[in-house]
Amino acid sequence: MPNRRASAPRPTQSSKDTGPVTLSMVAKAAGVSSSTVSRILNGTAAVHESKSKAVHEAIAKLGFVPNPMARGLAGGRTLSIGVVTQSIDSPFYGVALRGIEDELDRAGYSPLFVSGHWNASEEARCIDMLRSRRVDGIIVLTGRLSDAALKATAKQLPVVATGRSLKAPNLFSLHFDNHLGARLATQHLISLGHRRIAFIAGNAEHPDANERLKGYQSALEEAGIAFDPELIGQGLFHEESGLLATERLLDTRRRFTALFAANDQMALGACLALHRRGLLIPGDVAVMGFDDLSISRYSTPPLSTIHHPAYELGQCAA
Amino acid sequence: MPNRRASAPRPTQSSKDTGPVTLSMVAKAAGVSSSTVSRILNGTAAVHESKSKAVHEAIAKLGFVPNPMARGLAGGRTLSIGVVTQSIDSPFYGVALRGIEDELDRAGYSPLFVSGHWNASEEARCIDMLRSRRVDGIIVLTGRLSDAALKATAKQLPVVATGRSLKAPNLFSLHFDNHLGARLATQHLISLGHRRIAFIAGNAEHPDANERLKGYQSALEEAGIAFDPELIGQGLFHEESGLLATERLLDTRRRFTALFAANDQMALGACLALHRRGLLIPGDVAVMGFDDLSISRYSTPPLSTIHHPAYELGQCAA
DNA sequence: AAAAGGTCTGAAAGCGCTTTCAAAAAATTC
DNA sequence: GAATTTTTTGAAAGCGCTTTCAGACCTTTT
Repeated sequence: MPNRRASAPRPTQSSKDTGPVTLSMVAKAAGVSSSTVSRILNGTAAVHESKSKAVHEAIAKLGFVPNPMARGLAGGRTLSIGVVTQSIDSPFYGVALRGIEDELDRAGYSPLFVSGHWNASEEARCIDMLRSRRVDGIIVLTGRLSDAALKATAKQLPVVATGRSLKAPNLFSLHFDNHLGARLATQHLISLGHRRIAFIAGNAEHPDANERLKGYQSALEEAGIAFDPELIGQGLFHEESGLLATERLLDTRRRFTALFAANDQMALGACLALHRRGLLIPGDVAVMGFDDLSISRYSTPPLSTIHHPAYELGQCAA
Repeated sequence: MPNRRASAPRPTQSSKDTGPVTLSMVAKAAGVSSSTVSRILNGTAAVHESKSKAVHEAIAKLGFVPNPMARGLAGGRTLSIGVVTQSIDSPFYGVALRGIEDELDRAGYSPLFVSGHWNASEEARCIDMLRSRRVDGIIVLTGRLSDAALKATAKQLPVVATGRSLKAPNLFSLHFDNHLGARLATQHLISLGHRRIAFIAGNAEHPDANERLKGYQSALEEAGIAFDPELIGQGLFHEESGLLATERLLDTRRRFTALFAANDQMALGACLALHRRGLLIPGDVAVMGFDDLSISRYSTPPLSTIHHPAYELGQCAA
């Protein structure tokens, strides 16, 4: 069998077939060499005006679209950048992803999303995969990968990481001030007169979670309120965990008039738990979340929350 | 400048460098030709046991990972399949995306997500892009693209489309019975004794939206309840639109004791609208949604909803 | 007017892999 | 044991593009 794609001799058929228009066809049509077309495409070298025009016309007429694979193979860039997210369907990362996508699109790049599922080795696998696909750069959304591993990757490719603040050549990191956010949220509750404020923490291994807990503690301290470990519930950043943590908290019979969850998803779970116990929000217990997911604005009652500029973060990363 | 990648002569350095291990290096290490290695990799032809073993060892030792670009270029498959979604951060599609990702991963494929933003021409652009990246297949999640365009694409690539039911060679379509779902939801409300049931429809151009409306009407008809156009609110499938539609409905002073929204997001918006007017759910107005998003289970009170097997749909599509 | 320096341009050599083609080796057959 | 057929195998030709290299064509210098 002849080469699969070469089997149908293209040269004769012309219009309608959007697919396999190659650079050399353009070259022939414009009466120049393929090198020249390539040079025009990439602006690699000066080309005479007249040829340039002819080539552009040929490109338009034939509807030529460069093949990214060939481009990548030939040693150039692939115009694609890898994005390591944790879960493609997380409401929080979703927003960031959209930010990345929009911004990348504007620059003519296309994103390659892969999910690490909060698992360092899986993230490493993802990065290898992205590398093998010759992406031009990688964006890592938080995750569990060690800083060292990230730095190693940065030696070969530009890397942008969120949720960390580390400096290395070729590595940019974007960090949201979780500590401050949590402190503000707590201060807000305190200013409302609350003194007994429960906190639902996120996964202990998650840096963001710890920073938010610290922020909560700082605010209490500043206000001269003693920190009570009994008022801390352990969650895992998702709704179910928020619900369970709240129920456990309620079971301890430790009273609290306000509850601050380390993210909106857990806050939503907490609301449901309170509701089940017949507690009114914010009458009996005030609830605050963190991240400002759009759904939080539509919960009943709307959740107070700290805005996390995920979309902008995504844009910026891109 | 010499070729960017060739500039650092690899042969001498060995271990640590995970990157550029090529097929020919493996061939050399195993003492066979590159064709043989390729054959083993793809199982394209029978190879002698001994060589096969030597090659596998070499692959393991060198940590060789085939370069998908080269593979793609050389005319083979790329082991990647394109997924045209509408909005990367939609809670509903997010779940489907995860289903696709998981399933594809199991088969060794990787997904390439692109967003069409509910715009036919943008979807077309996405498909072109995916084609230029030589994906082995395309999954289109609903969207606005014409069936004809999809069929045309199917001529060149296997296509799986959801939310439509059309038959064509090389085109598989997965359809969820929206009509039935909506009928069931409405019947449920009727069985609860409701007679005046408001409905918040989705975008009129969206096929799913119409089917759900029809399902609602069927159920009413079966129950001998007259259809009242005044009880229909127009939404756009997102929270805000559900909220506005509900407010408009309430403003008409047309009484209703139950409300059925064409999707969960709008139902959530509706809940907030009712809440603002001091109406109790489900005391004053019972609310039903559609899709069974996980957040709906954590709203207060939890939304009654019709389960839409998005994850499974994604898996199946993959 | 000849030599030197620029500016363009095309031919050709890859990038890493698949696939054909035909030769080499091994297994059958008569 | 020679003639066939059947495996296995390697060499070589691409896939579509980038990039080097050197030749062609103009300008500038002495």
